[in-house]
Amino acid sequence: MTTALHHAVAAAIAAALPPDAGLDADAVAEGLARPPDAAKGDLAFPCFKLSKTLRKAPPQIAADLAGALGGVPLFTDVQAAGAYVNVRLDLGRAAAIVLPEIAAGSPGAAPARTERVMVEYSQPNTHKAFHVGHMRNLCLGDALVRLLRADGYEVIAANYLGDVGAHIAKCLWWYLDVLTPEQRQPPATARGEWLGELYSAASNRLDDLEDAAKSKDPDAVAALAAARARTTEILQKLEARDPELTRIWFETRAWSLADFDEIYAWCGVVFDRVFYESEVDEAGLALVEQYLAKGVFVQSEGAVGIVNDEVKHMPFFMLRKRDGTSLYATKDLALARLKFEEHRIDRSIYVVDARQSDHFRHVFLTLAKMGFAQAARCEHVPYEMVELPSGPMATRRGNVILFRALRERMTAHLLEKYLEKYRGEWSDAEIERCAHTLALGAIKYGMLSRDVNQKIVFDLEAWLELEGNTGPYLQYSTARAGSILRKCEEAGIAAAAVDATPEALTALLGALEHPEERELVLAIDGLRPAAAQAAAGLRPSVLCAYLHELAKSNNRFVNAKHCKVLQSEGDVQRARVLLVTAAHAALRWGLARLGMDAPVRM
RNA sequence: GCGCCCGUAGCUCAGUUGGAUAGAGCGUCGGCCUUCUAAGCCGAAUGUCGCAGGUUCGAUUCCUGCCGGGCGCGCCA
Repeated sequence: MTTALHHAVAAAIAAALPPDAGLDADAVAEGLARPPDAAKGDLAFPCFKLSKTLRKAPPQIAADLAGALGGVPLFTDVQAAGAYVNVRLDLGRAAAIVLPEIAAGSPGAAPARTERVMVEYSQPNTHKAFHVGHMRNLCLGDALVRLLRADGYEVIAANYLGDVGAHIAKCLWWYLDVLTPEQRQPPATARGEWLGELYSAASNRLDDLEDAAKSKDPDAVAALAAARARTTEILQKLEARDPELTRIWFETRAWSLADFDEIYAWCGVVFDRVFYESEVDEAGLALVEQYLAKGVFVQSEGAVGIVNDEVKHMPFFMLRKRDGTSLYATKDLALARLKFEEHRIDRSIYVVDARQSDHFRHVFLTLAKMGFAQAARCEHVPYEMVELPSGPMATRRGNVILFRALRERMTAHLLEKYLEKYRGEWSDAEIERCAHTLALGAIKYGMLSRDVNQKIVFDLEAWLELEGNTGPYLQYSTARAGSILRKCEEAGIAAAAVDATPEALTALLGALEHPEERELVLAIDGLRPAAAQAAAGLRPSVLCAYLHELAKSNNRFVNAKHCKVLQSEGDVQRARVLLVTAAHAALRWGLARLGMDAPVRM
């Protein structure tokens, strides 16, 4: 991914290279880098790779090249330094290339693509609580959807709800057998969370009974057997679509779905298609039957599976239990087929934590052996877990922060520490909206800024500090730039016209001269490449790191006493307004790819 | 035991086609609010890049073997 600026620089360098160098402008552009120290120049071209074709030492090539670049208008200075050629850009010309596009709202054109991609993420279980651990997946999947769309793909955002299985049976066991009819009345709000408490209670009770039964306590052994018999009965009735249990299942499931809808709305996440496990379990078993008959799947100890020798440490992949019921894996096969057939997708992405890497390797190998060509374009995006300072999240130990508590504690803290001072000056609605935007930004950036293969320790207190490399820092930087633009508008100060001729724009932007202005122009130029790299690698953290750099450049410019916009005049002022417009747009565009917004003021 | 991931400043982490003196945030110390929001800006200090080999003109980056930590390993999801 190269930018218009890099291409212009590379074209000049390529033209100055000896004909036998064998590098065209695109190849040169790929090699361009930032010098380690801004004092050396704006861009650097390393000459190591030319030493073979030119049969000269890299420093000699660099010296020759620097000499040949004397008359290029885009460069105000060219220096050979060891194997590198460092160029200083004419800031007016560079800014005229970089700023207009992004100031107009888009950081260059996305690649033209025809592929249709599905990103499956979130996948919460109904009848269970939604907590901070689920937020990493949600933030990651949503950011990938946005990044891939920005990178030219047609993307279908898909959710896959776990609405069948043992956890439902445990929850309904508690609901039906343990709760009294009066207790069975759900609260007015957060009914899904309430169901989660029931599930949790049931799960804890079963664990306790299991522990007690190990010590051969006859009462415990009997109680455990009874509880297991009952949950099994519920599960079997559910699978047999028993009318009464199905009605209860449907009613309670709706409570969880209502909670999820509220969570997604608060997070600004929209799904194009929601799959349910309940719509693929039967189809999965039918597939197992079909491919068992074909000899692709085999029987083993009464169960059915497939032998994938490619996975040496665990070749057998079970697809049907001995009792004939389905597994997660069974449903994944039917779900994959549904995705292929219903949406004609070319590429299928699964955002699921890293513990399931082996599982998805098996799923994709199995799909390939079943004859699905799309299996080659199925990708698992693994990520590491979220923990709390007190250790891994465990419902049983009460070591968990539920979504609602997370939201309430963050907004309350933001109001108390930062926003209450605006009470009266701003409307209550704006203060509330601002708290929402900042809390969401803090969570999303926190979940996305770390590489997917790093564990995250979610320390609510630390995340609420909102200092340093955080979402609110980026939002603050954006709000500062926006504030300048607002004041310019109020004062009737206009930016340099982005549709002026390149010559006029170059001349006007030549008024930019300070290091802070130069640094900001160069930083803005990095937006599209950073977004493209994040999309290509399915790694939003790449864009996070870039945006943090951009925000720092923006803050240095805004903070510099000699770069004030309102105190300047004439061409300098018009050039600076365009620069701020572009920086503001770049920050907003980048944040939007992460699913983040910035408040107008904060 | 086998497989995957991690190991870089006191702490948390960037550093992906191998390239200049290894960077950032937090914390510590010291500056900057009569000039566009101090949730900010500037400066200082801090490294056997887990260890040992190998490939290379050049390795934090690639390969091999160790050490330390996390996770996974047929009837859960």
